[in-house]
Amino acid sequence: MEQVKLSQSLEDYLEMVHMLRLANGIARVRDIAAALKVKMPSVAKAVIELKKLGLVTQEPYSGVELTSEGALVASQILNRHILLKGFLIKLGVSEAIADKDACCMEHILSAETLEKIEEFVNPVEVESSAKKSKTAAKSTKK
Amino acid sequence: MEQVKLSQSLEDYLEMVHMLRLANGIARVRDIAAALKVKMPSVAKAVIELKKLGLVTQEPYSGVELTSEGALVASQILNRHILLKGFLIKLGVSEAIADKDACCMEHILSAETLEKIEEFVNPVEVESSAKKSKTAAKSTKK
DNA sequence: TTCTAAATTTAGCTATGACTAATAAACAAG
DNA sequence: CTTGTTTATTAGTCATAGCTAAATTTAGAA
Repeated sequence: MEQVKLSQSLEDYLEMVHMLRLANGIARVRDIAAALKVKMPSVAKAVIELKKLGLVTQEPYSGVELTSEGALVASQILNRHILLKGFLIKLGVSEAIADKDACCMEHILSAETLEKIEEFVNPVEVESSAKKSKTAAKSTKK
Repeated sequence: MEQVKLSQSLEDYLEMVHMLRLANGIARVRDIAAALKVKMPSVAKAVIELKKLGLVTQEPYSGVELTSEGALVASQILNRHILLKGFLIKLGVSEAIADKDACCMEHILSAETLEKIEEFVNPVEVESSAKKSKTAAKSTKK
């Protein structure tokens, strides 16, 4: 468990591979480029880096796959994204802007801040009056 | 009002010039470097860029001064920093981490998100029952 | 006043991450 | 099966932003 430290840019590429695979079953260079609004050669270079780090695999001229470690890291990033987007929406930010800003924030916030945001979005149920517990089930993890 | 678009890095340098001038009356290259944890040549280069943009002035081998536009931009950045730090502290984040994370967030968040955070930190008083208005005075601006 | 130490600047190197242009492979159609 | 389009890669450029090493200037101490 050596915990690779990715640049913001590489985190974005890895996350997008994950999202496209969830959405389409395959992550093509062309689609990654379109989604991130960069050109294909930028994607190709990023994929080379992610391969060096052991996070993705790719046979030449075909889609990008995640290694098991890559899938783990990618889903951590995606979870942060989802958490932050929901948080911003809860503050009243519009969905499009929430998505965009979550995308920036997901790479930079410290664990402590993420934890506090998690607590804000999913408040722990107070034991004294735990009646209408709609979201209480998932807060028993940590 | 051409609204210069600064990189995150240049925003950090400009903000630090402002903070050091507030704290010490003078912003020396040495102190900017120490505060931002970079080396002095990095500061020298940034100052050259900020001079090109008309945000700072500096006579050779002495402290960095802000132009009036530089002072304006710097205080906008500093205000965002203060807002975000207060926001994170309100969420329960420790001061040191709040300061660090505010420093990243201040460069990337959209106007809309900053607005909603502002509303969260400084809620508008509801007219119907405006009794104990501790923070109501300052919310009449917008 | 002269000399030394600290501060600043310059020169030049490196890494990251974008781009364009050109090349190569895959695939679909005729 | 060959040809043309789409997709991917490679090669090479540029900008940003950091660094070290070396030169320069300022300023304080002997």
